[in-house]
Amino acid sequence: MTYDSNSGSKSAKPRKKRSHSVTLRTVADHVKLSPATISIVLNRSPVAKSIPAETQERIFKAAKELNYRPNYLARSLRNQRSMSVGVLVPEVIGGYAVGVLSGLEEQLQQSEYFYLIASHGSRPNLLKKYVSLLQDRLVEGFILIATSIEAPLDLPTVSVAGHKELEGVTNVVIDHHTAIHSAMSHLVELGHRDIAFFKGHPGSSDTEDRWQAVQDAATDLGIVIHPELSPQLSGGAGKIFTPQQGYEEGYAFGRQLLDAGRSFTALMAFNDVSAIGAMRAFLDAGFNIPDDISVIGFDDIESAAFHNPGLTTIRQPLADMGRIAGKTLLDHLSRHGEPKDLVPFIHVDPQLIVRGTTAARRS
Amino acid sequence: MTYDSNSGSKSAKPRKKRSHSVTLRTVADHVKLSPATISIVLNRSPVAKSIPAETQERIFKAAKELNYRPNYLARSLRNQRSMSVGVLVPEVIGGYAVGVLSGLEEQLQQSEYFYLIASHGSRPNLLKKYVSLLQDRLVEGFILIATSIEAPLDLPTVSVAGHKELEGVTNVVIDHHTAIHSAMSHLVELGHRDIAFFKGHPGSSDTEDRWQAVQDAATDLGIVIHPELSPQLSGGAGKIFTPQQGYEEGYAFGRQLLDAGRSFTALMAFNDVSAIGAMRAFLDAGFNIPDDISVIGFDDIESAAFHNPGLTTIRQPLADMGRIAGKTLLDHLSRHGEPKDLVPFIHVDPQLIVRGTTAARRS
DNA sequence: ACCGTCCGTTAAATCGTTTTAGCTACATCC
DNA sequence: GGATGTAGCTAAAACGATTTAACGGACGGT
Repeated sequence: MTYDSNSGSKSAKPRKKRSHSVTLRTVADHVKLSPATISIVLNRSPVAKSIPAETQERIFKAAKELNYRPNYLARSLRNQRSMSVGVLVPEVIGGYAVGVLSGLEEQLQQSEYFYLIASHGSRPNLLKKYVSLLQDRLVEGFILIATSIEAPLDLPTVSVAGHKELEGVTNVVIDHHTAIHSAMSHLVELGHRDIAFFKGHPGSSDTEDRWQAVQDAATDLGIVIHPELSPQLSGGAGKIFTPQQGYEEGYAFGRQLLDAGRSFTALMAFNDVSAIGAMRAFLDAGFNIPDDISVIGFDDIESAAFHNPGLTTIRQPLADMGRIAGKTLLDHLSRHGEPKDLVPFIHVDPQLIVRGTTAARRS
Repeated sequence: MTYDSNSGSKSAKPRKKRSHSVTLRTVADHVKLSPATISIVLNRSPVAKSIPAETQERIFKAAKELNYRPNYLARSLRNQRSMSVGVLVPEVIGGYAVGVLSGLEEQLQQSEYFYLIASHGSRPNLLKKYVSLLQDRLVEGFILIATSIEAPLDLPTVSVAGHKELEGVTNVVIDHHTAIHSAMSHLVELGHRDIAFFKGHPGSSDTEDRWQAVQDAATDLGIVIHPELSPQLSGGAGKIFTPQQGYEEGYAFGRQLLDAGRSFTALMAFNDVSAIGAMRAFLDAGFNIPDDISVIGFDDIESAAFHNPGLTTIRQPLADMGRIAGKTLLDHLSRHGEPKDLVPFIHVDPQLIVRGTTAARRS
């Protein structure tokens, strides 16, 4: 029995089902060249310029015919490039993170990169663990969504709605001042003077900036902020926090506002979810929205428009932010992860979406 | 214990920042053994039984001290195991897929596995491309979410809400008959006889089963289904379909029902999103919910409870389904991906959640 | 004294690429 | 004619782990 390599042997070959036993060597044998040459040609390495076009043709053809697909692991091992990025989110559930994810996803699809997600439930030790695990997987960079870290990771990092300015980390953030100012102007124009606020959770990356913006806008517009009308949401404080709980927290704090003993005609919530929860509390207490109380949310989550009445809110272009984050990271990686030349901030514009939950103050 | 081995050189070493230059060899040198031995011990290979406990101690200690972390790529290349699974979803956005994802995520966190997501926007060629790309990355199995394939992939596969029974694919599905029957009984008990339905999109994996269940329940309960009150949602037919569009489609079809010329007192929608859209249409047309028209959704998406009034719906335990899918796949993989001994179906129980959008038919 | 068996350990092959250094012919130049 | 160059290709060394076959020594049995 002769093994005349790739002879058109008559015997029915058992056509191996091995997903990918066709390696560089296979192709090499097929065209009677060495794996090195194949690799050089297929990768269009500069060295390939000294290889005649005709030979290159042969190689490309053979590769195609044999359906050669480079082994990802081998290649990555050799190149020390995993073609993956790590994404850290508080949780995969609902709202914010998912909006950003979808933009990110769209952006990465254009590239050769895949992403690995890990959700840390806002627990620092879990976060640390996942950073480490992802680094073990040799991710080339990180995208952080609503996740704050204390020290820069030693990989290129782009953070969406992260709150600290860290050496070598790009933050994609909305301009809270613009956002809040436009919303509060809207309320003031409608005649509201007694406005309640929900402050964000202590751990949330946007909380501080947003609250500062509220204070600035208030001074600017001549509005007085009453502490008893400005409760701070707890956000589960490091525990896993589902949107469901977010609604419920909004409800509880809405109820609390009614009991606060100081009247108000408008609420600016920290996010849509808490706004919707609070609205529910107001409705249950017999108030009419927007006639008795106007409500403004923040985020413009998918269902906001379909509430009854439609929620006036500040839209964060979440998907855009995801896209920008992805693009920024990929650009950086393709520029060969040069030093920490990442710009510290990228601002995106919020937009006030006026729907049915805001109306003129009743006399 | 002497430190002579790794040169107690006087010069201050520049302490390399190399993320992981500490390899098996490093550890081996440190304890003056060979990499082979280290590997055997660290992996608790059976061969290790002939290595004295004391030596093993030394090795473990050294590994810990040096903070040795096995190189994922090298290990995977050698073992031909990537410790990753591929997840295919129509899109990362909103509702269904994300609910399942969060359960899946939770399950995989327990394991050493990570997952790679690809969203195919219901386009068959994109789907094919991603299957192929993920296979190149040597994923060990697939999770499909609301994604139907024609032929079994040649990797263990668990499908959530996939519609076909395929050799070697486990389908995690809810029991549509139970679900629909309980919902329709609810309506019938409230006195409704003229019920409108939204049929799912042609491409959707649940559409057929669900519609069959509706027909069965109708016969069982003595209800007549009127074709003019049973439009089929389009679902974007292969284009990317956002929840936003889902609401709008619900609105349009709700409007259409009102114009159909046949009166009805209840609507059973295909999902919450279309239910909410339709409700909006009914409200806009001056109808009261639930007094004039009762509405039942399907899924129990996060915001369902917080609509006004709260949406009566059938809860799909999405997160559970994700968990189950993950567990099933991991179990299978750990059983060493034996032949196609995957069970074809796993049923999970739906639950009717009665809220404010259903009420007794008015006289 | 010889054979077989454990014990403790390791050399070396392997996984599939990429890359560097270099080899063979042949042409060119002084 | 010898030095130099170039075109076309390849051998071999990485990358870092796992695994198999085997080795030297001790020990027990006949």
